[in-house]
Amino acid sequence: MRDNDDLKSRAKKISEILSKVYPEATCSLDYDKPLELLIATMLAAQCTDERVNIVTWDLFKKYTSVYNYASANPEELEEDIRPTGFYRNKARNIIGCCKKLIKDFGGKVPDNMEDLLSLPGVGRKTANVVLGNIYKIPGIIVDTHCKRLSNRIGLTKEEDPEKIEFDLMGILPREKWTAFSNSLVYHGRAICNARKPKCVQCHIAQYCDFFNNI
DNA sequence: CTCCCGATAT
DNA sequence: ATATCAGGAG
Repeated sequence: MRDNDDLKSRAKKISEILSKVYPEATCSLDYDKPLELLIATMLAAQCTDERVNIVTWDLFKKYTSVYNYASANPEELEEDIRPTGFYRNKARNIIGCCKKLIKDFGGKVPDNMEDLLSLPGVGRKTANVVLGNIYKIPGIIVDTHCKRLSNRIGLTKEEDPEKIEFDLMGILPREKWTAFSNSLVYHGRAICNARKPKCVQCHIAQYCDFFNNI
């Protein structure tokens, strides 16, 4: 059984290594304003960032404001975002989200967790992406990579994303949260992928329960 | 726990 | 042909 100080020192070492291996690690969604990151992240639910970027390249030229999305024809928006999957839910959520942004938030993307979570289609992952990247408010972004890697590395035993989020917050200094989340995504894509992790090439294999228990 | 869905790896 | 990728809502 590992105690909390042991977890913290391991987390610190892993975080240091990953920040050196992926110094450029940042959100890989394409955007140049808050609304675009919010929409892109909503589309990224169960979809790779790469595919989202293909769709948003055209989408962001066609819909340039909350008003465009709020008054969009649902069927047309569905077609515009179709390749990202779950397109009916996502189109409905985007329209509902932008209507609420206009109605309750002056058309601006909220800068706090509670308001972001009140938006349809926005959960903690999406909220933390927006908070971290737009408002520089640290948060652990628990996507599928964060979940898989933090379990493999042994930083948490939890499966529930919210519990993982709070577990990691408890063992990493606040100023590392966003960068650490982003580096996990990079490492998850490049080395520690779901199907066949390349443990031989892994810089943190020495700290990894998954690798050491194979 | 179930539903939502297209794309790619195997 | 099928398994897996990748979050949120009810």
